[in-house]
Amino acid sequence: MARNDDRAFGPSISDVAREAGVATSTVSRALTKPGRIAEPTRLKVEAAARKLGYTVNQTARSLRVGQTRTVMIVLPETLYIGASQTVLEGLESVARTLTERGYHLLIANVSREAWTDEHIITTAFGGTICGVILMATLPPKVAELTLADAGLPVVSLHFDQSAAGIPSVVSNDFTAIAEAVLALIDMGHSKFVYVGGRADNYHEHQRVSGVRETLAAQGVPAEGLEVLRGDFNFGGGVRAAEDYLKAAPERRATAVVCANDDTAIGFIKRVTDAGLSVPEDVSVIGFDGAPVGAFLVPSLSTIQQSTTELGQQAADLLIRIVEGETVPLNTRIEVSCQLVLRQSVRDIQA
Amino acid sequence: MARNDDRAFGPSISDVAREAGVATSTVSRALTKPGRIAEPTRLKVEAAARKLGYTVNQTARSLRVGQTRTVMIVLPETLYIGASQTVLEGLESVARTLTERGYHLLIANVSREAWTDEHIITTAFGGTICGVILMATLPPKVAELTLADAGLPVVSLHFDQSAAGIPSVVSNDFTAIAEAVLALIDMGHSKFVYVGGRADNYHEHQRVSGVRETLAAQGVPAEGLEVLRGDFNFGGGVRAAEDYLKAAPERRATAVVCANDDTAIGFIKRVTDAGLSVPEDVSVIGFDGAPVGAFLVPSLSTIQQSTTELGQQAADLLIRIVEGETVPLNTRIEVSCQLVLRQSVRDIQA
DNA sequence: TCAGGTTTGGCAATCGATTGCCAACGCGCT
DNA sequence: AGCGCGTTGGCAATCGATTGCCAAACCTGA
Repeated sequence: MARNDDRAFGPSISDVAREAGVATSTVSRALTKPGRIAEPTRLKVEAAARKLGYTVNQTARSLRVGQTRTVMIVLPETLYIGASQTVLEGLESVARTLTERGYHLLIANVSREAWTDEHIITTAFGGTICGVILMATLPPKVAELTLADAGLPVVSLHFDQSAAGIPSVVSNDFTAIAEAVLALIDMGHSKFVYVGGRADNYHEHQRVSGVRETLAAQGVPAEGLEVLRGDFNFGGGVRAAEDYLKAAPERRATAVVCANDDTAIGFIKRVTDAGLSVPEDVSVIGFDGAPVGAFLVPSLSTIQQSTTELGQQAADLLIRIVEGETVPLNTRIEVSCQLVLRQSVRDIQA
Repeated sequence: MARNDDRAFGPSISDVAREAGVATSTVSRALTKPGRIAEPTRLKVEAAARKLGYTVNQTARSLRVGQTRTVMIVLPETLYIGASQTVLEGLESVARTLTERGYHLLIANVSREAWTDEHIITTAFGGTICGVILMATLPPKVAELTLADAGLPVVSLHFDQSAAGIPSVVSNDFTAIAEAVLALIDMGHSKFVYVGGRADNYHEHQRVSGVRETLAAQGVPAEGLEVLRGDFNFGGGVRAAEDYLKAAPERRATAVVCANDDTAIGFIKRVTDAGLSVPEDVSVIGFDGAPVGAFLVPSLSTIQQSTTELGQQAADLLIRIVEGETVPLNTRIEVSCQLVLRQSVRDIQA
């Protein structure tokens, strides 16, 4: 039978106290305050607890101490299900770090509709969580209530919101993409296409300006860059490729920088199907470091984010705030990306 | 300042009661027992609650009613970070279903390290959760305690553990892969390679026997199938390809069925780099339906799992058990996969 | 042996919401 | 007017663990 009887949890602290022949307060202290209880008594208590299979009821503890050890994570508007695993890797890394430190991780949402925001907010106010990791730009809000009103520590992951008073852990998008552009210039490229993501996105800003400013700084004239609109997904890359193919072959850019790997993959697919060859006809580079990149044909050059470190730093920062450390609200921790050049780009000077 | 003052949560039920001029019991009932409290009083209470920004303290409620509305999901040991998004898609679907029904979702993931198991077990016994969705084979265990001992409803997702007394929601791996093999036979293939995953894996059993038995049933002699060892990841596909390439070209199989998409991608990469062409020299098919498959060069044939439906069914089943419905422990819900043929396979009869 | 100090462990209040029980109240009917 | 019934809302116990306070027990050294 799939069990669901009404008995409350398991043995309680008073059962253990009775078994060990001491008071409940002694049990509590024996199990949580090292040094407060004499060793022989402590051993007696531990034996009793083990015998009964006692484990502390976290709900009761949380209620009493007015603090939980559960962190809520707010995921992006959409999960961008494609080739990149940044969300999953970030999630895993956050979960792992929190778990190691004795915290739990609650998922708040997988999309952002009105009702999920309501869920997020009531959870935040519900007293079951002690902090929030925000992997989204839009701050959840219901009526006049926002996350900030819940008085919970919040850390932003991936998106820089330090200016808005939320300590943030981010990649160095701007610098990283600049480095990639420089590498392409070194390889002799002078006509670029940048395939962007959604216009209102934080990463989009960083990345497109990284490309723009680097080209300008290197003296590449404005006509040397065409910006096409993508959507951070395969389809966006495909559509951008169709625009790209419209130009006469000799007028086409030789280097295409994409806002992320999914876009790059879609782009490559479409131009390859059209008979072009990557990297012979056009060099393509993505962003994110999707694991599959190394195994594509041709293998994909990319800018690899350290998702694990990002997650770890974010979790660590949040824990520090939760545990009382004073952290400036405009804290901004930047984690470096790594440029990974593979078959999809080539030196055209040779 | 990153806030962390000591005031307990927010306004409590007694604050609302005072504001509204009624007893706490009235507030509680006004907000949760429709019909129990006269309309005028109820409105007064609601107004007071809204004015103070009151939200119920879930911790206190859970303690009192001895039941939470939080489900724990146990993710696989490795997240199989590759091209497939089965874990993320499953997670999304589970989260969505649970959230819609007013439940919360806590994440845990197993690893080889002992402390993760301990975390899972203490959480299960800690009274903060009301059910578990298991996306992993190895049942977490500490000393003599297992998840089952916590007396919590458990549902297995992806892995059939119905024989072990855990209701399960799974894909029809066996039938699906059989269908794929039949399709390949129809295209004229008669020499097969199957690239497996890890030997001890549930899916591996299902899939390899699906291939074996179908070939046997179709009268393909035993020499028509070679089984190579993979590892459910890109590298496993690469290594299998190296074995494959050792044979003289005319003795090589023309159809390669892989245990999952990552394996297929690794395989294709390696044979392509070796100068073979897919599908001209060899047809390859994967399993899972990774979103990137459609955008690969050549696009990847696969057996697409309905991850969304799997997750939904699992969450739904768990909720039913949690809410008291009696469900046989050997319940097994099977969700069909869909064969998707793309460029990576070809008809060799023509 | 005793004063003074330090451990040790118990008592009971507390966290916030829920709920069984009961009293008060209002209504309709005789 | 009086009875009975249904409705409404308050009292207080309860869930399980923590912790301030205090008293008992123990130790030390003179």
